[in-house]
Amino acid sequence: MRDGLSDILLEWYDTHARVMPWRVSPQDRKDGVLPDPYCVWMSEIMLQQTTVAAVKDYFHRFTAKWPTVSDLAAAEDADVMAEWAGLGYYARARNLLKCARAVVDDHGGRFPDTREGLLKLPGVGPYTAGAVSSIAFNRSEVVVDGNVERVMSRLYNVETPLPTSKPELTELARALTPEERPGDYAQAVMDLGATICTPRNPACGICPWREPCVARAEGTAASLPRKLPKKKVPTRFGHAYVARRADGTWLLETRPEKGMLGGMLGWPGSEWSDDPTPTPPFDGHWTTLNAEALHTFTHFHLRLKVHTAELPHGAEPGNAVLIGKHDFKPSSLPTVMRKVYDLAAATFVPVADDGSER
DNA sequence: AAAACGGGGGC
DNA sequence: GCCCCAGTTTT
Repeated sequence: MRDGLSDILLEWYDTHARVMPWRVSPQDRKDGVLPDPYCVWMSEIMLQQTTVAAVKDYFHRFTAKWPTVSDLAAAEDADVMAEWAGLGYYARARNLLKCARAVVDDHGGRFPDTREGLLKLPGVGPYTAGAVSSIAFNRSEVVVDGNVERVMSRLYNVETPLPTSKPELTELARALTPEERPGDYAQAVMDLGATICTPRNPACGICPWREPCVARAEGTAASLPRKLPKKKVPTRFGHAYVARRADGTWLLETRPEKGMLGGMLGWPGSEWSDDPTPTPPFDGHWTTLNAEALHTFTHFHLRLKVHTAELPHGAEPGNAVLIGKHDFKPSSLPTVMRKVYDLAAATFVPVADDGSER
């Protein structure tokens, strides 16, 4: 038996691998079983900037609704965006569809099996190309996500702050990537980072790499990786307009492809800025709520004033998306728009199934 | 090289 | 509540 660093980690992974819906167990992998590249790709796109816990239900819903890449390629854009609602970074969902259609149209419905081929696909960058090629196709490719950056910076006690240290960490990770079991190895390093070598309070005492780890010897593990200071986020303001017809139909709009929440359903509203101009979607009797919808994005806080009105028949603006009482699902809205809905909905009189107010 | 781009979880 | 976390694309 060899005892290189990667072998130590693989031995740990054999007994500690996390079970995930898109994964094949180390035992099954040794029997030659490989996961469905479509499922690996889907999970890796969802896992970008997102935790496993948040992804699980979305993964189940997507693969149940669209079991193959061909099914997804044939889906309606609006259905995919609605299903993605709440998961965030909506450009991922737009690229997910683009990518599925590229795989069907340009690759005969099969994912490219090399890093280079995968890198050409929409929404697939260095991390995802490495992950899919190694996990789904058992190719020895370096896989560097935030977990791997943290593990490498500690294992080798890299004190240069991120993102400056990224190339160095990638080289260190590449040097460790084995020819044997590269898919299990990639998942093992990420599992190590997610469960043992955590950002705070790393469990060095039970780490399979505790002996070779330089940061553990130096006592610097918890302080690594260093990061350049981040600037604090400004607050922006805006207005959202929630209107409902007497029969319970809601007035929404599809947001432009570019920009925040691109392609998602939302309430009509103003620009988000320091001092936005209120711009109701139609002239009517608007009521301004006392409460604001508060939401924080990556780079700014948002405070939305919520206005409500009854929507007269025939008053719909040109870009309106009208959704009937039974078809409207708050879960198909991005989170900030769902917060607006939660505030506004309480002020509307319930509508009976026959359309009469009660 | 830097900014844009969401949401969830830990403390 | 405040802080932290994390890939790809666009500028």
